[in-house]
Amino acid sequence: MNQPLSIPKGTRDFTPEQVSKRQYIFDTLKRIFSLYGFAPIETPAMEQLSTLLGKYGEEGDKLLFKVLNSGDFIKDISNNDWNEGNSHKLSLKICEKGLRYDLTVPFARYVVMHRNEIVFPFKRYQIQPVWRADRPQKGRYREFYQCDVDIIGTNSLIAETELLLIINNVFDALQLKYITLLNNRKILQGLAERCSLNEHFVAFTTILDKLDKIGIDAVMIELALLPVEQNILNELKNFLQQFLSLSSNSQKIQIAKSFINNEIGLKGLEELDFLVNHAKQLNIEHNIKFDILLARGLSYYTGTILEVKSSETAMGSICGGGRYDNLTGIFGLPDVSGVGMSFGADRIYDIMETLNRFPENLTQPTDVFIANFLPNIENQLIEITQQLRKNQIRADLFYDNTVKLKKQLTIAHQKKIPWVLIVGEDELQQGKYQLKNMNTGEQFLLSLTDIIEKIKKS
RNA sequence: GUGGUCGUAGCUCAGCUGGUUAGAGCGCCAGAUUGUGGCUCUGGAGGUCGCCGGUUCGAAUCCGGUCUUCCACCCCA
Repeated sequence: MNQPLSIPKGTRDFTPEQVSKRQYIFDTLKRIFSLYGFAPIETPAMEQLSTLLGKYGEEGDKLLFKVLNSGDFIKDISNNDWNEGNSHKLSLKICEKGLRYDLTVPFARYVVMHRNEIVFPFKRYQIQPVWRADRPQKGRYREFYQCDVDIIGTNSLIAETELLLIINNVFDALQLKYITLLNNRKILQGLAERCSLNEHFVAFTTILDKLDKIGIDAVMIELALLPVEQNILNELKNFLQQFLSLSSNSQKIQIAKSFINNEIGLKGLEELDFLVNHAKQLNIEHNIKFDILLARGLSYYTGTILEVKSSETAMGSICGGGRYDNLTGIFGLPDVSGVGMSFGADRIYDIMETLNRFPENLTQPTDVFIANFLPNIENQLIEITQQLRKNQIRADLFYDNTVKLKKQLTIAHQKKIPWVLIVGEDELQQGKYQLKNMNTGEQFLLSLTDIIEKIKKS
């Protein structure tokens, strides 16, 4: 009977208390998203595998959860396929669907499918779970929620600016300190071009991204393995050291301009300059840091990229995003530029939990507990309870009248319900009931109208 | 995906190099208090020592596998 039960690796159950805390985060995000003019959509948990494959780079493809075809999926497989022993290739023949890996690619698919009914620029938010077959760690789950905001159908950098404002609003509301790392894919491309490493863009940026972990010397050693001239590497090293010693965003942009000095790089730096200047005007620049090393793996980004980290804990990024000029192009709708970002609700939850930042009274869903310890008065108790509910008082009627009042009070206490209504024979005769305040222990004999008023006032 | 790590009561953990009936604190239940919770006191229940297998006269303890947790890579929210 006592079989060991379990849930899959990297997934979690949520208790009522956890759910109300998570809901608090979702509600905050929704409120702020709609404040900026975003409307919600939802998409299915599963997408066609063809929609998902190839959008997240080689690594991403490996992390997709595939959904086995229904019916007799074996009959279409040749002996060759079996004997080859290539499980990846085989999986593609028996799986047509996959669980979504993020919300951005499904959104691009949505935009293309609904292009005729969408009014551009289209601003949508979406809060739904995604699945990744990653190896779990703290703050890294196989099922987790993403909370996306995207603006599609505009090149305007005001869109990016508004994203920065949203970040500021959200983390202010949640009372978390944060830092937004800002970069631009064009700057990275310009940097690669400056080093004549256009051909090795991905490798180049991945190595750069490791700098704060392994140090500049180790980065130089790894870069030296690429086909690059040593004197260019030396120049790069000089530039990076100088860059890293600066703290002012404008100064960083200045020296980056003089070092990179090619068309694409300067374009990226101009875009970044625009954002930094606006941030300065909007008084949020102190939370923004130009980080020329920030790469972000997702291959669809083409312009601005950003990543938000908590400045109070060592959790990974809690929000990330950027501009993608041609994501819908893959699905047959070219020339639609979008920019968006994703908040990681689960990581935000973990941080708020360790820093104790949730408001106090989130987990108190019931206002009054109605004790029930006399025979044959349930009709009257149900009637009283309904009256309370009609007045928007959240009321919990106890069902089993054989349970001692003492025990019922313990239950109310454990459920953290602030009021208990005690209805005995004397009270019924008078038409007045005992209302007990569970925090102070005070007790009042009141009519139902007064009870309603008292609970509402508290 | 690679390399490590953890798993003992509802929770947090103890259990020395293998040796009788596996412990503590908190929580839970009952009573002291037959219509009054929290504090106190008294008593009580609760464990296939993650799971499967092996070594041994004997395994929570040693070994192998497996699942899970956490960590470092990788990548990311």
